[in-house]
Amino acid sequence: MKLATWNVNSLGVRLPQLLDWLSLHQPDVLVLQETKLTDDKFPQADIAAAGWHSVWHGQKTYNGVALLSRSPATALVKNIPGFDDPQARVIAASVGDLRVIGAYFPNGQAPDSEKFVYKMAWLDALHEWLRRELAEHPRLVLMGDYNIAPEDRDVFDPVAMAGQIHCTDQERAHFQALLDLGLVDAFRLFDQAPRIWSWWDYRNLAFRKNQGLRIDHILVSQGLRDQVTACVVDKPTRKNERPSDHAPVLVEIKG
DNA sequence: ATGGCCTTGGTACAAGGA
Repeated sequence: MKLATWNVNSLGVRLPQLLDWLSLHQPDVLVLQETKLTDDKFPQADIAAAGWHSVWHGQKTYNGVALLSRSPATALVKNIPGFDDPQARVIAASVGDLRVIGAYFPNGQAPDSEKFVYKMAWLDALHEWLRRELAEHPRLVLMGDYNIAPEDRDVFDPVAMAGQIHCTDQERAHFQALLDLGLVDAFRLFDQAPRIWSWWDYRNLAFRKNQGLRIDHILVSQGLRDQVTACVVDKPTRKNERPSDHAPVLVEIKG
């Protein structure tokens, strides 16, 4: 099973790149973030013609998530149950014997902002929900754009970024709290070269200089840990014409 | 360097992203 996550930064703009990517990588499951489409605009027909089922949860202009799968998704959940949220950030479903959660974590803007307060409340709600989901679904994958760089080695300039958004102790404590539930960062199950990122700013020639952050993650439950055979960032896709600022992240799970 | 880019909405430029 090949699963992947990709923040496409507008599916309206990136649909041709998505269809190319599906054809090239043939994932069993792909979750998307920042589709930026209302539900009536979701390109279900194009994706179905390419050979994937899809479920989606969108809104106008901002946010928006989707889950594409080779076999149909069931037991669909949109957003965090019990957390009243006008922002479309979460989609969860069962695909085969896997529980898959795709999430677009809040950015948070700056540690002293109202948006950071929202990010913290959202992370609290996610944590409590995940505790329940894991009890119900031992084979679970949580993947998406976390907007958190878990460690200094996930940041191109950790000195300059110290205490800044994505790198605060509070955000990192929330990431650790997810690990403490029994989730494992699939990327760190393997030897990885240094300076691998999943996002590069459009500005500053950041991609050319490889100045980025690793903020897109795939966490797997303990029940899946021993079946994970690979986890990589698809950097070449960030070089394509008219790219998203994020690269996809992929995981391979045995069986 | 308090920035540089890209996207949306809407048709000028502000807001959001990270």
